[in-house]
Amino acid sequence: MGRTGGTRERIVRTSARLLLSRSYGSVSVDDVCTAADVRKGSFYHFFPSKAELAKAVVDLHTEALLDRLSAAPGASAAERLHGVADALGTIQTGFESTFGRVVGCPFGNLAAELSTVDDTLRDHLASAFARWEREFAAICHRAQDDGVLRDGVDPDRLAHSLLAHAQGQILLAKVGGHSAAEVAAMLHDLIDVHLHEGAV
Amino acid sequence: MGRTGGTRERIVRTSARLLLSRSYGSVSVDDVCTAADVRKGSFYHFFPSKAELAKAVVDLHTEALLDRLSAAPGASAAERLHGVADALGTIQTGFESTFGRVVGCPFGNLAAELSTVDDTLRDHLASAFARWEREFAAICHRAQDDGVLRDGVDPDRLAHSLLAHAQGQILLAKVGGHSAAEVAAMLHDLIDVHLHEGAV
DNA sequence: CTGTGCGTTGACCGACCGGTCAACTACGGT
DNA sequence: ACCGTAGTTGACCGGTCGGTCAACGCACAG
Repeated sequence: MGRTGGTRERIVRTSARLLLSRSYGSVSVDDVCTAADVRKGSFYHFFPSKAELAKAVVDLHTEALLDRLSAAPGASAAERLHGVADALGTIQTGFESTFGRVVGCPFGNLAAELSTVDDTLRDHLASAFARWEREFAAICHRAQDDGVLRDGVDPDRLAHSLLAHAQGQILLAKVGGHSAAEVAAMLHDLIDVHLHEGAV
Repeated sequence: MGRTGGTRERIVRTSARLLLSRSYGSVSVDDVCTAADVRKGSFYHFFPSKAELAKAVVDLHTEALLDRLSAAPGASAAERLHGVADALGTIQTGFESTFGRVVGCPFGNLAAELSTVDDTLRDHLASAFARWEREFAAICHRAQDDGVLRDGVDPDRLAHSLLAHAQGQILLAKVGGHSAAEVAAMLHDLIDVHLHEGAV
């Protein structure tokens, strides 16, 4: 079947890198083709449009993120909760060392730029976020079952908060030039205030 | 002095609207000129570049936001803290009714799209965010002085968290199609978990 | 050996992009 | 009455954008 030189994958991975280092609007199809050493006709053989490429990039990151989340260790639910913060921190640290600074969240960047512009892309991103959130929510529910959540804290809302907080912290780090480590620290703080004292 | 037909202001206000409803990359200078009924030469009489226009739009929103924050009522620091959430909620509700949905934060949208692309714009946005954060921090410190902050909660970090949370919640609402009211509710929740039980 | 179809190539396209410019208008100061 | 100047106008520009296309290479099935 789809076995040749792996051109499509090369395009997607190259695009992922370019989109992180700049933005959707400032990365042209020509840029992608040059960086991936692919001719434009080939590009349009695999992707009907630039927007579809963006969706493929979203899928790539989604897969990578979910893999990393499910691989996160932690015996107790509280540990797993902090493991989420660690996982996000690790990802951001990776981007930081690749690009020399925090460059934002691949999902958040595209969501901010394009969700008012392209409805199908917004849907795509919304379902990617929903998968994140479901993953988080499962852990939050386990935390509640373990009784480590403070009274009155709703696990579903906590999951949503965690996601929002991550997005916001990453965005602020990107614009303010803060480090990925600070982002992770703030996420750990957020988790801690939702847990009973002495939990973990 | 600068008294004519108020062309410059019309350009900025029109751009603010267009940028919110779409994105920087998808709004052309021609779009702005058409919507503002201004010829392109006039545009470039007032702005040396499209990027400078974006900065002017940022300044417009900054002024509006700071006005609204300082006008927020609330006798106690805890009330003022919730007043911040209300103010942000009100602004988002306004956008929601203007555009028919949550369209994101004017600062956050531009920050996500352009802070890896244009350094001067990133600086501009960073200092705008810094002003927000200072405003928030002042209120958080007052809250600490009043003893309503939970033990171990650092007011400066809380201010940063509040800002991040607002950005994240607004972004998620934009992509997920949630309402401004839900955003505000989540912000109130965040504030509450940082306050002693029974405060307010 | 030949047909079939995926992948590739490079030339090509019209639209639109951000930005420029010289000429013109209108008004306030003298 | 004159001038300087802020503002306005519309034509113009080179470059780049996303996207198209006909022709070609080439592996594999028959």
